[in-house]
Amino acid sequence: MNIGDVATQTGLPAKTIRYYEDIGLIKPLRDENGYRRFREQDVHKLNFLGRARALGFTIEDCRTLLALYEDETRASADVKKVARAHLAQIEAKISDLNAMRDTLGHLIDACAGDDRPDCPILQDLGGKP
Amino acid sequence: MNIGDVATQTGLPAKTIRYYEDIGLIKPLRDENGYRRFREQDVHKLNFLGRARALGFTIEDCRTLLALYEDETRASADVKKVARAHLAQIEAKISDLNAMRDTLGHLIDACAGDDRPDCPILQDLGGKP
DNA sequence: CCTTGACCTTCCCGTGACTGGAACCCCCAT
DNA sequence: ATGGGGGTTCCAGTCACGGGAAGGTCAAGG
Repeated sequence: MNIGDVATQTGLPAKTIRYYEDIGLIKPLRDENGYRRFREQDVHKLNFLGRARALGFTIEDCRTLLALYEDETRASADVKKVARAHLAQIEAKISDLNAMRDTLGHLIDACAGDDRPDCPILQDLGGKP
Repeated sequence: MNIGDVATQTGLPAKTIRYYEDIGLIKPLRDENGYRRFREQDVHKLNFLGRARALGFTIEDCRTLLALYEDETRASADVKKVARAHLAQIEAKISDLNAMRDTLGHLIDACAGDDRPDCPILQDLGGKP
């Protein structure tokens, strides 16, 4: 399989697939003409990576998870640890964003949104006291 | 005031302040020795920027908001529009993150986290069916 | 007077995870 | 032979800074 087919199958852009090879996540073979040739295992790995990335894992986490995935002697505790650390990051970010949403929501509600210049949003940003 | 004092007062790193000058958000004066000299208005702008950034506005949004802030003839509707667009982005991101948190949370709950290799997290990433 | 140390300056590189584009090669159909 | 649709590499840009080098400036202490 060439990169275009793999891109279609996995839903990943060809650029991304090349990037994943660059950083050593996958190692497709090469045809005589220099084209990448992907085996089933490569496609499988790429699907794995796509799902892990969709869950927000960093590339380095993906590298770790992939290594665990291929290690038959892994302990599930190691996987869980990575996942829990990532979950904590997600929750931290959610809580940051919730705070922003609340503040911004209140300011927006308080703003008339008409053609006059008075604006509680700008007043707040300007340090209103 | 020199940059260090301004950094202390505003809570922004000196690097960030220089960056904001680079991209034209502020225009401090210069002393004969080449040092930046910050007026009250510069400090005020920096505080404005710090608060806007803390609410997650992009630098370009900040530029727009600052321009509106300084425009006495603005319409609050323009401010509200920028804020609402940003709020929508925040809410979209929150909803993405919530989805990730839910999925990841379920997987983590299902994972024994012991020294055995069986792991629902990896099974899911591997395309478990 | 000299030195020390805390400032300040500019400049360049690196971050994460790609994306866009240029310049070029390869293969098949018309 | 030509056109189009693959593929390849490499370079630059994204966003909002942060780290660090190399060097100028200033006030205080020996």
